[in-house]
Amino acid sequence: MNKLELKRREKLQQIQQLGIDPYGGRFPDTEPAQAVKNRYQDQQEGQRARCAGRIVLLRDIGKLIFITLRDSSGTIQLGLSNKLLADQWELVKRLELGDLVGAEGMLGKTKTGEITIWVERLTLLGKALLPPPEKFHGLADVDLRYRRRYVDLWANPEVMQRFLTRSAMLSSIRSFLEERGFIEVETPMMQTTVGGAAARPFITHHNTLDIDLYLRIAPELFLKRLLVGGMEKIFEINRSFRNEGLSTRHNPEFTMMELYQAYADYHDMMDLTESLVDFLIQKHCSSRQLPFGQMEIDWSRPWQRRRYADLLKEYAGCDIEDPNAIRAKARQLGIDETQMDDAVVINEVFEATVESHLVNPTFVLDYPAALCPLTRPSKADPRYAERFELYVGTMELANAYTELNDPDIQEANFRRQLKGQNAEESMARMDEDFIMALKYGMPPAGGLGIGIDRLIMLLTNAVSIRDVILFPLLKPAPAGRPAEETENEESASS
RNA sequence: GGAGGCGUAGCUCAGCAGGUAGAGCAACGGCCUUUUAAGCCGUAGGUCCUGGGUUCGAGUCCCAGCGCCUUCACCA
Repeated sequence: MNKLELKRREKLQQIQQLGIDPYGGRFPDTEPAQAVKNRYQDQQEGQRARCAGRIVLLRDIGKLIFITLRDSSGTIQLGLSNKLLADQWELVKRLELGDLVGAEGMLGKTKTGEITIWVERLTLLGKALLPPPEKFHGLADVDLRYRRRYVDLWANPEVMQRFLTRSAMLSSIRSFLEERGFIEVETPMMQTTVGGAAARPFITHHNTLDIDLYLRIAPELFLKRLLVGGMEKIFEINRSFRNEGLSTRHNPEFTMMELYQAYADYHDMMDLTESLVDFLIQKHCSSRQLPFGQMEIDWSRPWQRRRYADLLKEYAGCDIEDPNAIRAKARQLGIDETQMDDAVVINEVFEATVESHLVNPTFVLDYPAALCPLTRPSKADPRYAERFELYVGTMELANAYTELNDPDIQEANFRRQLKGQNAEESMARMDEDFIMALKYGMPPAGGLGIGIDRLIMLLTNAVSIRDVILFPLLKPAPAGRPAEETENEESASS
């Protein structure tokens, strides 16, 4: 336990000796700090206020103490004078940065015009035993910010703001979809077979049944079963899990919004995606021109719709129907294409040459059918699948299909493995029950998945996915670093 | 896994021509009833990530390891 904590524990004891519970209790009828400031009007008598929050600044002038109190809405100044609080002065003098307090009193302004609650009654609601980070710079150590997000959130208001925006956007997504007749459903996160995406799953074990289960990599195959069941417009805001590397754009658990609409196709999904995102921008962003790291993204509608083959031609310089040219390009890019199917090579070349150019929102459409085992092939040219991916800021943001509803083709696709993709990397994994569901008849449908974390990144200018996930996955804290936590664990278990 | 950067007080950061460690905030003692990152006087605080090496002497140079960030690989 460090020295600063010991000092604070001394104060804790002193406060307890005054007969005060340092951890407070119910403190009803408070008002957000920001609301108090907004409603305050000069020259009106008798205005009172009651707030609760954390002490983030404290200026002790002797018989007068000014406190900046922060709650989730903002900050407000408390004025504590030893005249008004004579009977509580022993407590007041022991307040320190980080403590949680409730306060009630008359509203007024100081000489300098700061709206201030002149406190008549102060309640300690939670003693802070650990010192807060530096008051001006906040918490800057990236590792500590993620590990102790609970500190990051109140020490760095812009962090709080970003997560509030995330919540507001999630809420807007729901209302947008519900207004259009979509209903929200929940499907299993623990699955006996995985499917719907190409990724390695996490494996866990159910003791009573004595079977291994997989954490879902996508909800797709269950949501389509609901189409068979007669639900026509559904969505799931889902946490999915992929046992892959971590990066600024990948967290092993991430949030996706998947939706399905019966009797629609991927063109409907494009329109829906564009409307939904534009709705969010109008509601939550200042402009349709938004910075993202070094980039400037123009979200103005309509968004570009480009064929996969055309982009490949433009940026890789080769014709999608000329396998030799594409293989030559692949070799030039340093890709070992000898053991790969044509479609896999095409995909490798596309990713290496095209993606980094897609800054403004761009629908990439009509993927090689071989890459899309869950997608309906185009009627006009079955070599291509009715699929699009939406790229923004060089990231894949959304993925959508006209869903394949022919059980025989689906079964054949599940059995076909492409060379150059091992079973783990493939979307084609047999799911007998899903085939059975299709045999009962699934309506033609459009399906869409949007990476919510990445969407929030783009709309709040966060270049790392860890900045939009409250508790991103981290290695366990190295032993010895947070000494106080090790001790807490010991005392908690005893 | 490869490459680059970083690791110094509770926090934010200085320190490099190699000579045994500094500031601000926080803390502690004092003064102060209108402060705004309050101010003033004073005090205390360090395994300079860890382990080796070079050197009379290492926070500083070298090697190895650990952790974090970025990037590449991987990953729709």
